Amino acid sequence: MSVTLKDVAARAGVSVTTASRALAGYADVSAETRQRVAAAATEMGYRPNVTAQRLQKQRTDTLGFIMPTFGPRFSDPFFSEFIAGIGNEAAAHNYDLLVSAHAPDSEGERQAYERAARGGWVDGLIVVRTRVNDPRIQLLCRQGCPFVAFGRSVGELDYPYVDEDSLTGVGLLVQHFIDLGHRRIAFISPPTTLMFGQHRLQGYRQTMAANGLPIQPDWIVEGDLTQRGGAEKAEQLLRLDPPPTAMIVGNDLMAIGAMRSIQQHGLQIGKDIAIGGFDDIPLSAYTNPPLTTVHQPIYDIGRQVCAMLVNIINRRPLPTAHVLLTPTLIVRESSGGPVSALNEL
Amino acid sequence: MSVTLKDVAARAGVSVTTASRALAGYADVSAETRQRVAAAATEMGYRPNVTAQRLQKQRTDTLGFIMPTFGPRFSDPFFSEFIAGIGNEAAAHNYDLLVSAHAPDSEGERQAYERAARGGWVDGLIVVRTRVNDPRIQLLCRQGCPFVAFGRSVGELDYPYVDEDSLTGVGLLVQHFIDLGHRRIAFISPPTTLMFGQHRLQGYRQTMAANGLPIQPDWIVEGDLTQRGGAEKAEQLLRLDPPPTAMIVGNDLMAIGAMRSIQQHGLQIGKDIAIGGFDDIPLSAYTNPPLTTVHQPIYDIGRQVCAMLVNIINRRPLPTAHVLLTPTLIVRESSGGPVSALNEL
DNA sequence: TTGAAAGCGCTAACAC
DNA sequence: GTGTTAGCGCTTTCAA
Repeated sequence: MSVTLKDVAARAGVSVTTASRALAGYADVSAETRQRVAAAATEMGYRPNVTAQRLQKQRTDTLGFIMPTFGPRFSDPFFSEFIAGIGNEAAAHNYDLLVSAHAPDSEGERQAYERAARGGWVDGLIVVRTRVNDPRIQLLCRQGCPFVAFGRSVGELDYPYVDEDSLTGVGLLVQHFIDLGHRRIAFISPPTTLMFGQHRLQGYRQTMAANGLPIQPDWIVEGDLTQRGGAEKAEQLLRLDPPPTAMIVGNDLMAIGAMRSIQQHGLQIGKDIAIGGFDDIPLSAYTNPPLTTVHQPIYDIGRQVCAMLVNIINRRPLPTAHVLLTPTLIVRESSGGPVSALNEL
Repeated sequence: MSVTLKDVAARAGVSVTTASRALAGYADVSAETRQRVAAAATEMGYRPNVTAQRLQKQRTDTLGFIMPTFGPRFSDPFFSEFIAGIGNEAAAHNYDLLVSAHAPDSEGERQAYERAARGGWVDGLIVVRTRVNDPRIQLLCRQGCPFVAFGRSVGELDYPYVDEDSLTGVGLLVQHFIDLGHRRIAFISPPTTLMFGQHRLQGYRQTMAANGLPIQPDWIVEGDLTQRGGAEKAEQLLRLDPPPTAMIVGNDLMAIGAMRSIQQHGLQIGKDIAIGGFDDIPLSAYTNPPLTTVHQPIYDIGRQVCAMLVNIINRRPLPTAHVLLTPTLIVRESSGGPVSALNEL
C-alpha cells in the first residue's frame, strides 16, 4: 500500500484537510505550513490516489475511444496516427485516454457505448468513422454524453465534429484525371454505410456529372478499406470490357491493393491505367509508383477533436462546433501523364 | 447524477448492504429479495459506479500501455494491430486499456512510467520495444509493478516477456540470400538501442560468419524504423562501390522505403538487387514487388502479452514467463531468383 | 437472512 | 490559518 495523504499530514503534523489544501495550492495556508507539507510529501514520495480524487470530484479525467476493428490482422495505420494525436493532446490537458476495440455494429460495441453514455466510466468520447444513421451518435446525443466525432452524419442531430470535405477531395481527384484526358474512370468506394463513403462516392458522381461524363454502373464497386479488398475490387474492374483507364480508390490502403492487382495483370500504373487514393498515409509516398492521393492530416485531426472534447467537458465555449477541413490533392506518379487519344479510343 | 445503489436499495425496500450482496450474487440473500433487488436495478437502469468500486477494491481493473511515438506523422501500423490485440484480450477479462503516447526516453515517458509504478493508476503495464538497459523495466521491477514486455532485455533482471526470436529470423533471411548466391549482403539495422535491433543485427553477423562471409563495415547502417529512414539508408548503401547485391532491412517499413530508393536508381528489385524485410506487416504482400520478410504475429502477441499480464495481476500461476516465438520466413518476389556468377563478380 | 457501521483516499463546506 | 465534519458510491466485516 502506498503513501496516503493521511500519512503526509501526520508527518507534517497537520490535519488531512490542511495537507490537501496545502498541496492544492490554496491561498489560505500559511507559507510555513505549505512548506512543511510539501517537504513531507516529497520525502515520503506521496502520489495522490487518482481513484479517490475521481470519486470525490465525480469525474474521471478520462476520455474514451472505441476503435472500430474489423478482426485480427487488422492494422490500419490510421489508428496509430490518430491515437497518437488524441493521446498527446489529452495528456497536455491532463486527461487519460481509454481505448477499447470492438467490431463496428457489434453487440460489444453497443454495450461499450452504452456504458460510456451512462456516465462514470469516461468523461467523454471520441467517435470515428461515423455511419449513416449512426446509432452511436443517437445514443450519445440522447444521453447527453459529451463527445466529438471525426466525421459528419445525417439526420437532424446537431453535434460537434471535425471532418474533411471528402466530397470536394474526391472531386479534385476526378477532375485531375479528367483533365489528363481520362473518360472511363471507375470508383472503388469505401463502404457506403460509412458517411465518408457516401461523401467520397458522391464526390465522384457529382464531378463526373459536372463534366458531362456518363458513369457505367459497373464502374462503381464497394470495398472494405483493406488492401485485400482493394485488390479484389480492382480485379473485378479489370475484367470489364472495355476496362476503365483510371481508378479512384476510396482510401490509400485499398489503392495499394488495387495497384498490386493491376500490376499482376502486367499493366503499368500511370501508363496503362491511372490510380488515385485518399488519405495520404505516409506509405503512399513510397509505393511503386508513388500514389496520387488526397491529403488528410490525421494526427492534427486527432489533436483537434480531442481539444474540442476537453472544452465541451469543461463547459468552455467552443469556437466552432463544426470544422470542415479543405482537402489538398497530392499528385504523384500513379496518375501518369496525359492520356493519348489512342489509348482512350 | 445517475442511479446509485442507494436508490436501488430504497426502491427494493432493503439496505444498501443487502442490495450490494444481492447483485453480487452472494448466497446468503433470500431468493425473493434477490428478485426484488434485481428488478429494481433493471427498472431504474442501475449501473455500478466503477470509480467507487475501484476505490473500495483497491484496484483499477485497468491495464496501461505507453506507446513510444516518434513525433507526429507517426503511423506505424504495428501499433494499430498490437492495440487491437491487447484491447480485445483485455476486454475479454473485463479490463480497460489506458493508452498514452510519449517519445521514447523523454521526460514525459519517464513520468508516465513513474506514475504507473506508484500504483493506483493502472494495475499493470504492457511494455514494448524494450531497450538495452531499459530504465522502464528497471523501474517497474524495482517498484514491483506488474508488467509484461514484448521483448527481452539484457541484465540480470528477470521479468515476464513474449518475444520473437529475431536473431534466428534474420538468420533465415541471410541464409536465404546466401543460398541464392549473394555474397555482398548489406544490413539496414533497427536502432541498436532497441533490443530487437541488437538481435537482428546479431542474426545478420552470426549467419554471415557461419557461412564464412566477411562483412564490410560499410554494409551495416542504422535506420530509424520509418520508410524515410529506410530510403535514406538504402541510398547510402547504393553509393558503395561495389554496391551490395542484397539488402536485409530491419523492419518492413524501412524495407518499403529502401525499395523506393532502389527503384529511383533505376534498379530492379529481385533482379539487380534483392531485398528482405522483417515483420510481415499486411502491406508487405502488396508492395511492388511483394516483400520477402519474416513473419511476426503482432495481434496474437498482443493478446498473449495481455493474457499473461492479467494472470500476473491476479496472482495466478503463469504457465511460462518467457515465451520465445519461432519466426517463419515468408519468401516473396523481392528476393528474386538465384544470382548469376556474372552479377556477383 | 438482513442491516448498521466502518472505511477505501480524497475534497470541500463550515466552523473555530 | 486550521481542524472538524460530512460525504463521493461502494464493499465488507460483524452483530443482530
